[in-house]
Amino acid sequence: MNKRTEQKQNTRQLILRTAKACFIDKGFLETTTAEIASRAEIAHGTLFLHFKTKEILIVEILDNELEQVNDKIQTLIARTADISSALKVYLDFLEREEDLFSVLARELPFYPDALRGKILFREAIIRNHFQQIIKEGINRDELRDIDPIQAITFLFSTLNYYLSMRKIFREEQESVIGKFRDKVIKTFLQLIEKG
Amino acid sequence: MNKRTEQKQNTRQLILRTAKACFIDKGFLETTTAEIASRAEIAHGTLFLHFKTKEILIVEILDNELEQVNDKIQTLIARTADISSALKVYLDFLEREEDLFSVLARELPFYPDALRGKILFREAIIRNHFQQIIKEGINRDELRDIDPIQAITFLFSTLNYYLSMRKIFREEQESVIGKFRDKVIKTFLQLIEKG
DNA sequence: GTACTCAGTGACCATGTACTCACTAAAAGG
DNA sequence: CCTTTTAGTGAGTACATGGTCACTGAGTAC
Repeated sequence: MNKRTEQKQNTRQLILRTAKACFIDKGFLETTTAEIASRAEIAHGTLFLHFKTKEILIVEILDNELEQVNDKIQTLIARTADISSALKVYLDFLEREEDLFSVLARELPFYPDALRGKILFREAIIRNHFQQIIKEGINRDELRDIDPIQAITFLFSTLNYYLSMRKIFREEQESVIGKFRDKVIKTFLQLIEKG
Repeated sequence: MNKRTEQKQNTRQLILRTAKACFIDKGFLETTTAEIASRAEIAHGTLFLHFKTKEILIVEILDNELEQVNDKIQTLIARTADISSALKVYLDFLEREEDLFSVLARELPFYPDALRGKILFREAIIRNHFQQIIKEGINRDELRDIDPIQAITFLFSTLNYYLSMRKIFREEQESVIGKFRDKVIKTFLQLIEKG
């Protein structure tokens, strides 16, 4: 690769890194292209040389992120066959990626259909994994006879709620997921476990 | 009252009515002042004669709405001492006002602090009513020994989720709350009831 | 060494939107 | 009546923001 294309790749990566940082700070909707350019210390026009529109930039970043999410989910699915440990692994994951997921939780209803679809599709895979575990538990008569879909909706909605209201719930730089994880796990287990 | 002030009041009410309709259609954030003026068939400038800023207009409308919400809640609280009927009354209420509440569910994280605070305060009153009923149920040993706050958070988060994702979940002009009410009630009762 | 290529630049443009203000005309007042 | 007041008007302003384009200068090819 010659000097020129190498430099071009560097700039492209710089834009991606900087944009991701901006988006995590302020959300996709409220970050401006001028802001990204300024923070990356490049000209405003340079950004559009690499990404024709702001949306294309957002989609590329989210695709990258969701790809990594997908990998972690595969691990999660492979390793966890009981709810309790699956829950723990998933909440650990959410807590680590909380900066990004709280943005998604808030902004999801405002994204263009295609983008929202992608995000919901990833979520559906995780939901489905949990549902399967619960179904099997019910079949083995180890869990209560509840609707797995509804149970999972309760769980995911609650996590979504904490994430979207993050700025209200968390003090300082603490994690909302960390703050509520024990209570959420406990109540959710009460919902599905017998006795 | 003379002709002038009477006409002024009429215009003011016209703006309030029209703005409310616009906000319900497109949300507070995406409705423009020009749109409201055009739909009300008044000059753009007239709007600012009656409401100094868009935010003041929004706050006035939401205060009106929340006031009515408050009245209905008082009735709800007065009439319902058991969860099952309180739930039904509340979901009926949500279903009737779904147009407005789905906007609030989506946009809440983006409102200025004071406005969001007002909305959450009203919600807190309702949550608190439910929590009291559950606490009493637990004390009388009629309900399971769960954390009332967490149980209510599960319920409200789920309703919030359905409302904010309304455009995905509902087909045609049907109500999301109507669509999911039975399942939500059933699962919630399983969470809190014994057996 | 010379001509060509293209990443990068930043002033500029188009658009959208909240808000203003000089003006108009109808109503109020004496 | 004639003057004053004021609801209403709508062109205009200020600003934000996504996106463009003629130009520059370092790198590449010959």
